[in-house]
Amino acid sequence: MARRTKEDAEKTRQQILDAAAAAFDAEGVAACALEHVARLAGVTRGAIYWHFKNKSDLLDAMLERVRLPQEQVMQDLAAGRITDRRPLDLFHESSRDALSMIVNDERRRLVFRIIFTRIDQGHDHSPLHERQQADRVHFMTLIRQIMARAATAGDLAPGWTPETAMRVAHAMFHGAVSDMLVLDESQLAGELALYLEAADTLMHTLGSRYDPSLNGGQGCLLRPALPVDEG
Amino acid sequence: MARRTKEDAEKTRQQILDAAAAAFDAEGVAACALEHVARLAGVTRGAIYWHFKNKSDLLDAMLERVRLPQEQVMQDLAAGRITDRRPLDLFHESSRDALSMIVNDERRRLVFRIIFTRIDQGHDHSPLHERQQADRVHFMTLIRQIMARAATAGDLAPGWTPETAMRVAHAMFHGAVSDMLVLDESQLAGELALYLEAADTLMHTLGSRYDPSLNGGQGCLLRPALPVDEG
DNA sequence: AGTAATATACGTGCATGAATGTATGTAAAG
DNA sequence: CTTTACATACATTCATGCACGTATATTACT
Repeated sequence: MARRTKEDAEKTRQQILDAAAAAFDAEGVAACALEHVARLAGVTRGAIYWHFKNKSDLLDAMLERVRLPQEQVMQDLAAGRITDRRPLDLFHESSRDALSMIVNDERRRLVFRIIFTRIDQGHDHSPLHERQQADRVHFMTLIRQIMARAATAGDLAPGWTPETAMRVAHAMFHGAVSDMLVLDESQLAGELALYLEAADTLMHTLGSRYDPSLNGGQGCLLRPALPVDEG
Repeated sequence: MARRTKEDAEKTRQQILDAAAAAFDAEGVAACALEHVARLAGVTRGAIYWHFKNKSDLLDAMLERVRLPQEQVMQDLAAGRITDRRPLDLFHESSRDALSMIVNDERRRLVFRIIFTRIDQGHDHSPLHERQQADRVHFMTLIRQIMARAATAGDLAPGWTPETAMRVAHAMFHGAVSDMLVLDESQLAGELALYLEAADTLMHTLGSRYDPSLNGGQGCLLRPALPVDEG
């Protein structure tokens, strides 16, 4: 066929990426032939090999499209560049936003599902695996720093350390995402609501204050201000 | 070569399963040729095709070998067949055991890593995907029932419901496992200790009692009896 | 107990198909 | 006229599944 204008070329590139997301999600990355991606995108494999070096390169390009905007907020928060909000509150809010975004944005949901369950992560030292690993460590470090700031401000409930709080928060987030990614669309809204409620309760618990003056000098935890159903 | 005795045949079958676990883990299930599995097991592909129908059948047999013994305990606990222990305590203990077992038992660790990160889970209605999905729902239901029993016994901290407690506990467990599975052996012991500590704190928090008589009639949470580092 | 018959537990070789990567064709944009 | 943005055609690789070979364990029979 004929040569297209540069805008057309960019459009086909995006079409290929969208088609790849759908095809990889449906068939699994390894099992999915580039022929299928091409057919879904309405082009031939020639087009794919023009825009991308190979399947791995195509996958990388796909992953790059779905960075979460909350990353920047977390980064600022951990670095102490935000002082007008309580760390735990802002972290809580960002987590909620990120969770909702992953679930509600079709494109992100597809790509995250591919990352979590449709990739066959080759050997331990594949570049993709290395990057995922680095991202994970980086993210955990960020949360740890945020929790440390909360602790310094006296906002971390007694019994918790920045390390343990980070572990629970990170595992909770990771677990919620990977749980929801395997559901079909009809269940998503309901499950998201339940996970958000659970996250709310957890964050509220982490942020509970301890008042040493109460309870006759022994001190006690202030009761959470959440709606409590007392059976 | 010659025909072996039945015991020999069973031994080669196990060797094939072990080799498959190692090979699938190293190369990824889809990318790993049965030829590699055979070579690792010291046999040829012929032996594999004798014992198993195909790669998928081999994979299924591999997964069947690593059922966790804690499943039964959880089942009994949820069904109310255990009354001499507090539900939360026993759940906590079982979770700790399961986590340790997954991390410390080489065979289980390999297989779980394959499940979590080395499988390309085909399309949504592949039998394997269906089973994982069913297992997940079943496990969450179990935990929900356990939490409900804890709540009935008055052991669930205020603010928490069986549903939210289940979500956090399950996500925490799932997250911890998938986090640790990607680490190399030298880091495992340390990370496990940190996750266990986090789980302890979480469980202790979930089990904190609320005493309405304290705090001048307003009530308050009893302070956790954990070692608290007060900065 | 000895022997023949048969099922078992593999190894070997091959046909098939499928996916990849590349080389080449081509028509319009620049 | 050259480069771009693809389509087409082809060679290569490679895993799968099956057919078939084969030597021994097991069993049935005498």
